[in-house]
Amino acid sequence: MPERKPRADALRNREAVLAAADRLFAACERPEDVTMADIAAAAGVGKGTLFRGFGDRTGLIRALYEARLDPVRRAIADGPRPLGPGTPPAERALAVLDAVLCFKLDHRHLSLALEGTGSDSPYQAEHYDWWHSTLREVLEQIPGLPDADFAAHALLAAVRADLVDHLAGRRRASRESLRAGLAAFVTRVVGDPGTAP
Amino acid sequence: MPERKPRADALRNREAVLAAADRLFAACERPEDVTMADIAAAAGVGKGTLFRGFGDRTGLIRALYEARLDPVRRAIADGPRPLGPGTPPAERALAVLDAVLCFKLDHRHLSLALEGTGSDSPYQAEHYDWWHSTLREVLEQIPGLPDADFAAHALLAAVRADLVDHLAGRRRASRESLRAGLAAFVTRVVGDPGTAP
DNA sequence: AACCATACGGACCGCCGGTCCGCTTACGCA
DNA sequence: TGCGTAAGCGGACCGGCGGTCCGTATGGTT
Repeated sequence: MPERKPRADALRNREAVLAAADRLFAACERPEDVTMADIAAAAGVGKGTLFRGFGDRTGLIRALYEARLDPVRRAIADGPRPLGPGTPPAERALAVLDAVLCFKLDHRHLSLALEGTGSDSPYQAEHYDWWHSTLREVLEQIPGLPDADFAAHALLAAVRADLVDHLAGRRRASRESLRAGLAAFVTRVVGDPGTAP
Repeated sequence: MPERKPRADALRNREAVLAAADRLFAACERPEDVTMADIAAAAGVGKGTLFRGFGDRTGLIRALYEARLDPVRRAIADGPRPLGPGTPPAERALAVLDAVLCFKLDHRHLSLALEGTGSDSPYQAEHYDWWHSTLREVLEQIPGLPDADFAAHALLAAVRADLVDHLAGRRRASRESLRAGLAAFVTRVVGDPGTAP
């Protein structure tokens, strides 16, 4: 059982790095012009520390992203209505996608950094599988919806970071108009939650 | 009217570069390990020629992509049924998205290269605007479909290159199963083209 | 043939992700 | 509290890439 506990300074540095990266990504215009050296400098550590702690650039971004996203995931896995289980499927699908949209609006640059990593990235991060299968299971409970697997992929694609960024940033769509547009679209697919199932 | 015609060797080289790039992207595993130097070498020209002719990496990929995609665009802009105008909207929306899906299946690596360019890329290439407004206009003719603007974005997102690549490549979905899944999903949104409007 | 604008090509540059290794420091133990 | 040691640190360094530059070659024109 080689479960050695890390040294205190290592832990402190890890937090400092995550905090610095968060700050820099939030402040920058395009995620690729915050470099690893920038993050190291802002955190007051050496570059070696970054790479030892996170492996590579992708690892760092992914760690940061998942840390920030964790509350949402928990709320979906076992939280109260409308996100948690025990919610009627159409309503829950809508709530989940709305939550993802809001998260990406609130963490635009970070999400952009993650999904813009490598070339075919978002789909090979293991967390995507979680989102996909979670949503698929919800959709499967909706009678008459064919091919829940593909539908889950397609609906998740509608809230991808770069699309959200394009609409909210470049095209200046308001948060509420985006949420309304998404809600209308999702409703079209899953049926109206207001109507009795 | 400064419309000077280019030299003959310049034209030959331009074609050689496009052909070489096409070949290399089709053969490679991940688009980012085709370098500009590789393309220049394969085309038998110097790197300077590449950058003079296309500006930068994105410009080259974009030129290649648009050249290959042009037939599809023409067929949509003024072709016969079911792609061209004069097709009932629900049927046409389905046909357009199916055509895009097939194109991306047939040019996986090239599409991946284009959409993986920069970080928030596909939405700032001017050709995206064409696709979006074309599809939006079709959707607007479907009665009862709210927010055609957002719906057009969302439907286009369902056929993004990296998603298609993920499903067809990593997850080994067959061409026909993908087309069926997309058709079912689109039908859910636009209504069944088989039913009278 | 002679002239020149156009285009060629590859040496060169700056930057960035990632590595390496000599030095520092926190921690367990007595 | 002092000591030995391994875990951790950090920044000089590296390889490779996109992009530039400029001396040279070449197709077009008269």
